[in-house]
Amino acid sequence: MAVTIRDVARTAGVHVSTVSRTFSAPHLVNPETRVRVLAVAEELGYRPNRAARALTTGRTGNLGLIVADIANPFFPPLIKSAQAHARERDYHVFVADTDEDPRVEEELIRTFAKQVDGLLLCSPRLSGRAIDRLNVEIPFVVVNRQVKGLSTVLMDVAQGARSAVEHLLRLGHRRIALLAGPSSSWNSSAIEEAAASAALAGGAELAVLGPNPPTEQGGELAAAEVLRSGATGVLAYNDLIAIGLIEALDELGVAVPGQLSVVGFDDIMPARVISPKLTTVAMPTVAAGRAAVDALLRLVESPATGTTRTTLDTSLVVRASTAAAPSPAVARPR
Amino acid sequence: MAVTIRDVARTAGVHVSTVSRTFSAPHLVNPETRVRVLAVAEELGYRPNRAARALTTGRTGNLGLIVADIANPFFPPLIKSAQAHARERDYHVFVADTDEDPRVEEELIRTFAKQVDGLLLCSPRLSGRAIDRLNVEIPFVVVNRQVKGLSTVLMDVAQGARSAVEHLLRLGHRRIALLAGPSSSWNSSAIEEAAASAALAGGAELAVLGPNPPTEQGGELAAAEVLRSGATGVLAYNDLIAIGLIEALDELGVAVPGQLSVVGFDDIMPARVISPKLTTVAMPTVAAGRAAVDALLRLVESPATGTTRTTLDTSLVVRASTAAAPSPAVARPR
DNA sequence: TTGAAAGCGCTAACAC
DNA sequence: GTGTTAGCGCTTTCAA
Repeated sequence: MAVTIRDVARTAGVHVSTVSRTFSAPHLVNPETRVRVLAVAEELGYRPNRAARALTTGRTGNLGLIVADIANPFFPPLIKSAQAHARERDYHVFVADTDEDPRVEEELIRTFAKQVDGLLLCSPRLSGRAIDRLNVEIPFVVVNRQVKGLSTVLMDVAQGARSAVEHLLRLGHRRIALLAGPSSSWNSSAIEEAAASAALAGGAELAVLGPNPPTEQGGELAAAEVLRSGATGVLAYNDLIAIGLIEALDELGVAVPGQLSVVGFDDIMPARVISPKLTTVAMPTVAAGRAAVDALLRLVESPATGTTRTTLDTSLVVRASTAAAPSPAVARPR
Repeated sequence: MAVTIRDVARTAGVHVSTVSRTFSAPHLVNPETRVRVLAVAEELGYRPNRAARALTTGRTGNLGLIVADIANPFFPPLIKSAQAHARERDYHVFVADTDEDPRVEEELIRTFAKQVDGLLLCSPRLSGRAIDRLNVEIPFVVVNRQVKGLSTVLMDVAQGARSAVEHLLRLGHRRIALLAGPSSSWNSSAIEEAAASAALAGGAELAVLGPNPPTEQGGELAAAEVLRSGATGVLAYNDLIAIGLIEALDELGVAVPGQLSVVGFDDIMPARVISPKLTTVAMPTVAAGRAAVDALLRLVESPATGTTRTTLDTSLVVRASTAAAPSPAVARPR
């Protein structure tokens, strides 16, 4: 067994409570004693057992971060940003992946509940009711989803969707397809709504296709349907879908952006690398990671303060996957 | 405070130990009592506190997974595979990222030490000595690095490097540059050694360039040096470096594979998507995640059995970033 | 400023 | 088959 507070106390010739105080309330202990205790602790390689500490204090110094899919390049920057920011505040963050499965998500929340002080839920697939129910056990901050009564960090996807649609409109597209994400995704609904109203305002049609799995494969499988829809411009729920679509289109010999313009969401790395480079709505993932940790720590450290809501701006990055609509549409009488 | 074993005991009219047994040794309790206890537990929403349990049993049911960089697409598949496999064995896995910083790595190991039963160290940047020292506190399985005395899971990068070099040799390349990874990377040394001997055997020169950060930027920054080296073929430590290099080369107007052939390592998603599609050595990350969990659980559950070593095969995936060396080299007298 | 002692939620002998 | 009890490593009153 590792070295405990008892070992330190014994060899330093003090009581355990003194050792404890040396670490958790140094100002309450005589400087000389403190120095001696610290020296012994150092020598023995003593490290306070956070789990045991948590048992009495109810505080672990850990945060949990649950994401839908760690393999989606959208998440890692957010995770890293959260970890770095938490570390500055002397917290550690443990990450887990739900595989887009609400049941796994619930189980993870329960497992984390006793081992961390608070939880960051990124793109949760759980129902609002389930979230509320679980929230009594542990503080949450929800990212990428609006849940009333909870602290949330949102990225303004509605604004992003509007910009994307307007961009397509400006290029002369009059029939636009939206490749929706999972039906449990709050962002997907927000995108759909905003895209629909922007299309309407611009006198264009919006065909909503989906739900689609938020993966490359989701995009590949949707290619045929996109073609069938007669759209000249496509807005995809995320870059993974957009990339899968572009690859499938390439197989089918459909030129992007010549015959079909494609816009994604997220601005993940492969989006910059694919050919044609993807026009996409960049998400402020790094800022979101920071904001989420801030909000959570506020909740954890001063529960009295209420919940917070943060909405971060998104911005359209125009690259090479969008171009003027093919002539028939452009030439259409006004 | 959440519901504890005491609450369940009280409302079920039994002693806490009976409740405890209901969960940890059900066969020792009268079926009727068990049913009643379970019912009450369910109703009250009781969940055993794993941290408290760990205090007495020394077992948490959690595993830790530490990676150098969660944002490197190489890791997520390994992480997912480990999580899924651990879940089958009724363990949870918590992930943390070291940002390639050995100090952070050490701190994370210490933090994890008391909260998990064992640790998966993926591509650790710590010295072998430090790893040994920390290992007394908690069982390790090391992935992507050979550490004697410890259980390891290796991917056969030497074989991969050999295949890659031979592939370039067959295409007529006689001057090959190797973009090395971080000097603390065990794999990088292994690749270098294997590539050197394969090049030698094939009568080609190998110029080792680096160390380079294992990132896109690392590749971008190395482009000038690659050009200066006069190499016609490049083997990069990983796909990120290869991709960064290709992008920089594109900026500089150097044709890939026309003027320069590029091979990467890992086979991450963007490698399939970049143009030209990247020739690369595929790493068995999914198998590695499984194997690592198996090895760790063996260590955790029956410490008596010794350590294990697993080496998994890699395979060269030939795509479009490699082609015959430009004519001067090809035409060179034999 | 320090020691003594109770207790956090749970398990594991040991009795009954 | 179930209750009793003594901790696991630590913090936190309360006294001294």
